[in-house]
Amino acid sequence: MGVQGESPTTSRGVQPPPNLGLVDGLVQLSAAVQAVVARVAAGADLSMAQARLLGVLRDRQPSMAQLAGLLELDKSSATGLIDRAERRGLVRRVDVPEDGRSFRVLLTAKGRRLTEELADEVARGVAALTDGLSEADRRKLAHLAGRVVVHDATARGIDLSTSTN
Amino acid sequence: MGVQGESPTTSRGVQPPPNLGLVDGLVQLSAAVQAVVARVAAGADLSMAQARLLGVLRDRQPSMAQLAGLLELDKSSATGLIDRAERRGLVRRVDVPEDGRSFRVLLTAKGRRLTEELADEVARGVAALTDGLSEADRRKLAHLAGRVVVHDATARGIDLSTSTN
DNA sequence: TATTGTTATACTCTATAACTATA
DNA sequence: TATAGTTATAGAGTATAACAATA
Repeated sequence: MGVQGESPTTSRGVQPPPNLGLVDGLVQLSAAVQAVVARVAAGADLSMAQARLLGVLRDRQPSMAQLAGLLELDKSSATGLIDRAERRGLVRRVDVPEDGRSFRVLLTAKGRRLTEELADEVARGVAALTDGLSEADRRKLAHLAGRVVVHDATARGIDLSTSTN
Repeated sequence: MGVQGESPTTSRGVQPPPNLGLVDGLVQLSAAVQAVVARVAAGADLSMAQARLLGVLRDRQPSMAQLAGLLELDKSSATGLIDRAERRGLVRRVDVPEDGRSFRVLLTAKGRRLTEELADEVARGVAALTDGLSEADRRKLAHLAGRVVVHDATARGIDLSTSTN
């Protein structure tokens, strides 16, 4: 819900609207950012799932189980995702000597090139969203977004300082 | 990309970082909002696609073609989506007298109840994201998000005042 | 026995192409 | 002919359950 242009809190008319503009604004802002990512991914003929995978592998070489955790997928879903990415030459499975059952997933050179390209495009696209803001407002928005993200991460017990595991 | 907790612009070290914090902040904020929606949808045993459908139908009774346009799907994809939603008793196809080929899609009573429930939960969840902010900061964030959304909509030629068509 | 990862299976979601019915 | 919608088909993405190999 609220992923298109609709307004999840509109037209309820219950109380003195508490954070009506806030919720709508955040939902629609989120949709706009997602749209940028989706467009960039589609431009490289990638699904959102594959794009997310590349993003996660940008600074990690996780095991399948860790990868599934990072993407919040079942391990069997991760198997399929990696199979398809491997077929496209974007990632590799590399044996880990310590454990004969496990291996690490990492980007190939081709995968890394593509990942950096996409990251650049996403950065440009997202930055372009704020074209209409003054530099001061952009700073303010960055600050507020950062605080929300940190607060949320803390609230759900995620340590942000440990992103490169 | 950037849909998880990663940082699409981190560790490039090219220039005096322009909007590094801004882009990362927005991408991660977007991910947090999407996660709220996804959690709420999953709680009602709905896919994101079905949740988006309900959101779009909240204040519209579009034709299939219009619906496909709103969801940015192929018309055949819309057919399947509506088929499944109809099977679950959430939406109905209603003949339009003026054109024997066409009809309108609308929420059933059950679908509307569920939609309003989900909208409430999403609103609460998204509002909770900003728990850590002062009231003044929440207002500021709402204002900035709104400006970005309007600017983006304008940039891609969308009229925001016509959401209830 | 427990863990790591894959396979088998079944759905949902999506697009392309071909089709039907109506305009 | 053109438009509205469906059907046929194919592939990606996802989950559950059962499995094999290793620890």
